[in-house]
Amino acid sequence: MKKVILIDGNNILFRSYYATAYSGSNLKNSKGFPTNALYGFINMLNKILNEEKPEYVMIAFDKGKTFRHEKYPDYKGGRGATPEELLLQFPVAKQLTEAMGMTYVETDLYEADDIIGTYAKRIEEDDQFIGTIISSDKDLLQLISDEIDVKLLKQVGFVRMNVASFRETYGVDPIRMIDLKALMGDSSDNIPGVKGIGEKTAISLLKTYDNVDNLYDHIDEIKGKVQEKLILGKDSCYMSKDLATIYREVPIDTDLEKIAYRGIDPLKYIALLEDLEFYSLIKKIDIPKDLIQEEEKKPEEDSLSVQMINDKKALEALKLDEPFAFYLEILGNNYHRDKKLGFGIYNSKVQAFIPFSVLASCPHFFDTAVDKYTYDLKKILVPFLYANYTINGNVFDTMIAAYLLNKNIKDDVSYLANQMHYSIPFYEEVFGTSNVNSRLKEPELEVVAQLAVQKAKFIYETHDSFVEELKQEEAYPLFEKIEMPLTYVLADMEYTGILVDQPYLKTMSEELKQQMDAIEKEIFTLAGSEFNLMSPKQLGDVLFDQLKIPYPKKINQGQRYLTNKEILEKLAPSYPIVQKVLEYRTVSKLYTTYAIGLMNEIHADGRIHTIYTQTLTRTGRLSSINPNLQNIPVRLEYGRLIRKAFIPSPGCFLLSSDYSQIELRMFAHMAHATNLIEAFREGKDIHMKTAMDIFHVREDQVTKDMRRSAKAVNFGILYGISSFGLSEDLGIDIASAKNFINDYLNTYPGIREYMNEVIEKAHKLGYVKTIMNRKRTIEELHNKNYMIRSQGERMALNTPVQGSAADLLKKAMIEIFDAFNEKGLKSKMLLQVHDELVFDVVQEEADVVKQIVQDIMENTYQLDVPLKVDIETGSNWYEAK
DNA sequence: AATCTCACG
DNA sequence: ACGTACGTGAGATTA
Repeated sequence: MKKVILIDGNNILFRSYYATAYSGSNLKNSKGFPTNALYGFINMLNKILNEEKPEYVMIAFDKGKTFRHEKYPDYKGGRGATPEELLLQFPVAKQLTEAMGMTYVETDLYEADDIIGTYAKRIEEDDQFIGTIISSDKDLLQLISDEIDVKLLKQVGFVRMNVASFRETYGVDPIRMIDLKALMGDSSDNIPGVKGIGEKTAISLLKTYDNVDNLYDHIDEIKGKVQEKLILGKDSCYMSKDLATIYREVPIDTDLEKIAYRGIDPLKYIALLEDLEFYSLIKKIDIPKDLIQEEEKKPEEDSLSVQMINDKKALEALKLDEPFAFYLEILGNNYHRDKKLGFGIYNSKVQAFIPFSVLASCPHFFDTAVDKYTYDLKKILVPFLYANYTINGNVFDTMIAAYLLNKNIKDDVSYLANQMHYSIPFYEEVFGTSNVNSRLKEPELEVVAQLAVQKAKFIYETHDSFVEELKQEEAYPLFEKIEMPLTYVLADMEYTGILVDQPYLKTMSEELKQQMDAIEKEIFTLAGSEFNLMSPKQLGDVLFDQLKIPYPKKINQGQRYLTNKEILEKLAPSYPIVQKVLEYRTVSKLYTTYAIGLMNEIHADGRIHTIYTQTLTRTGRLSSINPNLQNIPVRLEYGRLIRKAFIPSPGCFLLSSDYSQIELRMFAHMAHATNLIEAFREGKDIHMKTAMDIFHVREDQVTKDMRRSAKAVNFGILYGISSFGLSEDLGIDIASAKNFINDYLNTYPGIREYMNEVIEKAHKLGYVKTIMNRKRTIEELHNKNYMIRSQGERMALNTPVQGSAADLLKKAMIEIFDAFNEKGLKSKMLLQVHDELVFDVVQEEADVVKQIVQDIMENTYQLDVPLKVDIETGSNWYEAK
């Protein structure tokens, strides 16, 4: 039997378009041609080829108007016009299918569905073939037969439907899909069906009468309202049936040999991918050996003549007396420990490479007043602190500029450069990837030099345009006064690191391990079998299949059981084993991620040196990696004990200062919410005050529950509240949640108007801004999918709040850093956790540090509400919190 | 490499 | 009728 794959090309392309529109990435190539749908389209086709290994493939496309439109002008009127950006991608998609060795079919007057139906019929008539249809459109399920199955694409994965599984799901034969639609309609295709008949009724009717004709023949057997509706909707029913029926006699040549899969045409395929700038996909192609030579001569950047600086003499002879770009190449992504290779230097006069170690002979080489440009300055500053090299003059960081301009950036400069007409090899191409099996490879120094200088050249040549764009966007002050100075602060914090009590972590990890073993044993006894507790799949099987614990949520078709906290907590009171699983999860999280995880990150100096990512979040917050020190447990006492491992340097104590309710204060300020501002000015417990206001009670009448609800609403406001979200959070029904929100908005006038304004403006402009003019573009706002658009609106509401708070904290950090330096203090800022700063404070400096920190944090930026900072101290982070 | 789960603000 | 809170990172399993 030969296998034929029939693909709904329109469907795949549509899905890909909306899938990437969701991620907010507005993929275009450097010429501005949209490519987002094509990226997903290619991946999907490759996946299909891999999974199905077909001998024959046909991809069907729609072509303009169809006979259905002529017969029923309203058909598919429910769908909006296809976006221009997607339309443009169709012709390329067709070229791609050919280049990939597949055949596409389209014809006037008929839809992709009909073409597929016609081919399916052809396959059924010939017992040498079997077929699989691929689409996410359930309409096609009517084509299922003994010879044809359907791979129904889902948001995640797929479900394969054949005659048996269709019957199991719907209780009727696949061909009855048509009758089903005739009765229940399909809003997405504008098929009316019979008014008042839904899925349930339709299925039960068909179970008795099999099809619509037979149903109307026995119409007098049916009782009551349903009969009435059926009689009234008879015409609509038959029209719907007509609309829902896929036409299987399309006049096209269905010779299957003509759709034989031919394998890719590498040259054509690569040419198309290069045009689209899908370089990552090019790398994945298995190219026959004899073609590799051809492929190698892709347009690389001309090789530069690089001067190699090998010793002190050569370095001293190198004159950098006008602005230059420099880029430090490191073997790995952790500049604390990985090998620093050297600097590529570029300006109109110099193209040179300085090995990092050569700089030791002249540690102040960069200590000049000349302007310097680089990409990822912090990656230079931190190694300089370790090596005692110095640097001076204005430094421009292209990575930060690109970040503020909402460019698509990565660690690797090449990623940005290749989007801007440059062609510089990706980091991976030169150094490989590091994982458990393989380490990075260190190429010849000449290769590194060539690469680093090319990067420097890119940085040099694009500097002016980045400056100009920053100014145009009015983001230059944010760049110059906040982000660039902050880089130096962060570098210092990372270099300083925080001291960790390793023996404490060791003891803790041993205790945790013992507990894990004990709990695991108990669980195995309760379960009556042994399995991998960390596998959600196996756990789900054991709990819900073997032990037959009723699954508390409806299970998504084709998906497996979720075993997350929310679900397990529902079951824990009734099932001791579930309780134990939850305990195991808690303990093992502490063990692996924190106790063991943190121990592995302790450097030779006994300290942990995290890396703050300054250019990652969409809101302007920092993030922390290797390890993440912004998610150390605190909410539960048990996990909080981890914080005892973070200790001060000798002669010091830890000081933690955190803002109280900074985001809510920021919101009150931005929304000009007078009552809320007043509440903050009174300085009371804000959630308590909110509870008093929305429930109209005195302070002594506020119950725990009332305060909890008020707190949830306050948080909800920050996230772009929805009644559903609030109801989930509070465990109440949506109607009550809606009431809460209404009461809240009535209590604090101005907020409703503010939120509407923000959303309206965001829609108009496509972006939102923070108090310091940080801009976030939100593609989702223009999405026609309600869910995605709403998500965009919530981002639009949340980002100014979260982002402005982040701006403010950054400003405070810079001022504190400067104040410490100015006063010559030895105390150090160590950590930033979004609204909290942690310091290593020298005993003698206790008072002055406390005062500086509090004063700066509370006054760095004037809001209409006071800012409040809580300061605590201790001999570890547990105590200082 | 993607998914699930869970830690934080 | 949709199927949702905003922003992160890490570890283990699965594929």
